[in-house]
Amino acid sequence: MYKLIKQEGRARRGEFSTVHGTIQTPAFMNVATAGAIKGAVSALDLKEQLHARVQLCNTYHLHLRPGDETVKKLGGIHKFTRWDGPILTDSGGFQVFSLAKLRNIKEEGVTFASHIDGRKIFMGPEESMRIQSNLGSTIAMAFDECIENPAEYHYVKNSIERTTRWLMRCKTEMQRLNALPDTVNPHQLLFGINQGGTYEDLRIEHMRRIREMDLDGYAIGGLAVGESTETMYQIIEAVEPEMPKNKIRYLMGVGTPANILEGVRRGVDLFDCVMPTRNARHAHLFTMQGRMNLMNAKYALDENPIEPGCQCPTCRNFTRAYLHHLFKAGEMLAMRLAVMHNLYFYNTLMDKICAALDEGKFEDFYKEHIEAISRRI
RNA sequence: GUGGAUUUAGCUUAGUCGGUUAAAGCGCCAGUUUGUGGCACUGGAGACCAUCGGUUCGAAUCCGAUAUUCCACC
Repeated sequence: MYKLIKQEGRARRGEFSTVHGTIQTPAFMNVATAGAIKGAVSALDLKEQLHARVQLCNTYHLHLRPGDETVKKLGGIHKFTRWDGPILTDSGGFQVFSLAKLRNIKEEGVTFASHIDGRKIFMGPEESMRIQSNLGSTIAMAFDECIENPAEYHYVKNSIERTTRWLMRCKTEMQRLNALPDTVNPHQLLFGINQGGTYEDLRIEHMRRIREMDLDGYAIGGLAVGESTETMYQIIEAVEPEMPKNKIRYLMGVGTPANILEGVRRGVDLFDCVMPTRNARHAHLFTMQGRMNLMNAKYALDENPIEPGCQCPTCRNFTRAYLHHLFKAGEMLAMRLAVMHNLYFYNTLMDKICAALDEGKFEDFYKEHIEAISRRI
């Protein structure tokens, strides 16, 4: 249940309460696709050191390995990964998009080839809900089609109509599953996903359709898939007024620190992105002063921490020079230390945004940091 | 000492019958990464082709000498 605490312009400070705890929003969700943060970071690191509020796992990946039935037998995704806070599971809809070459979309669902062994997988709204129910996540995402960009108008129109029908099936199936006696999490929540490509009228039309279904939250999907950031911001601005004020809003897969500031400013409450983890694995670090590539030769003798003043476990203990060396040498520790810094950075960025909203100074915070935060240093 | 082989980018190598600006991997220097198909992708710099001489319109390529490293034999 979402509670709006304070508003500044369109930016919202809120609380989202779940059976696994209350999420202070705006919040960033830490991506643990297969039940683990890539880069050798555990749920305990997330909880004890990285200021994480929410973990995100993926339905498709966990369905293939170890299997959602297995996770259920082991007591659900919370017990399995040892993360006791809120967990959102992505529906597998995005994999339809990212595995586009191998897919076959029909009204019932999608057939596509496993990325592990190539075997044919079928997933539709009911399958996705059953898997997510077996995982026992806090929040399940609706099974949608993430449309490619660019896409023809008539294709997008047909697709969002199908996504709407799929959403109704998701809701029906989730209600049935939550009522079963052996359900892992009988209070599992369901978020709907807005689609419509880059067509504002289709975005608005679709949002109006799905808000009628009275879901637990609403996501904007299908953005940051190749369109310009300006286009992305325009779509958010067009859709946001159509989103219920008393429900949490989630911008899927976004984004850079600047994208997050811009998103909050446009009324978004929840974000997730692989960028802090993926970029960290390639020595790309984020700071309030800008982003840096630790592989660059200029850091070889630099005894500063990644970000002076940063209280993350990496910055409190190690120098840029040491991390530079670890990356050059291909040491696993380089990834772990870099991922920890980037996640700490993203999570504490959200802490700072929440604090600024609490004080009614978000706009000042935005103006102070929006330029520097995306600069290349 | 004799015979054979070797020498091309920092490293390991490719280079056809002599024919445009000598190619690749690694390394180096940068850039990219947005609901993750985990060590990725893109670009850049870098070579007097061991040296000297010869043949030829033209030589990394053919010939000679010298040097180099390795192998075998005495």
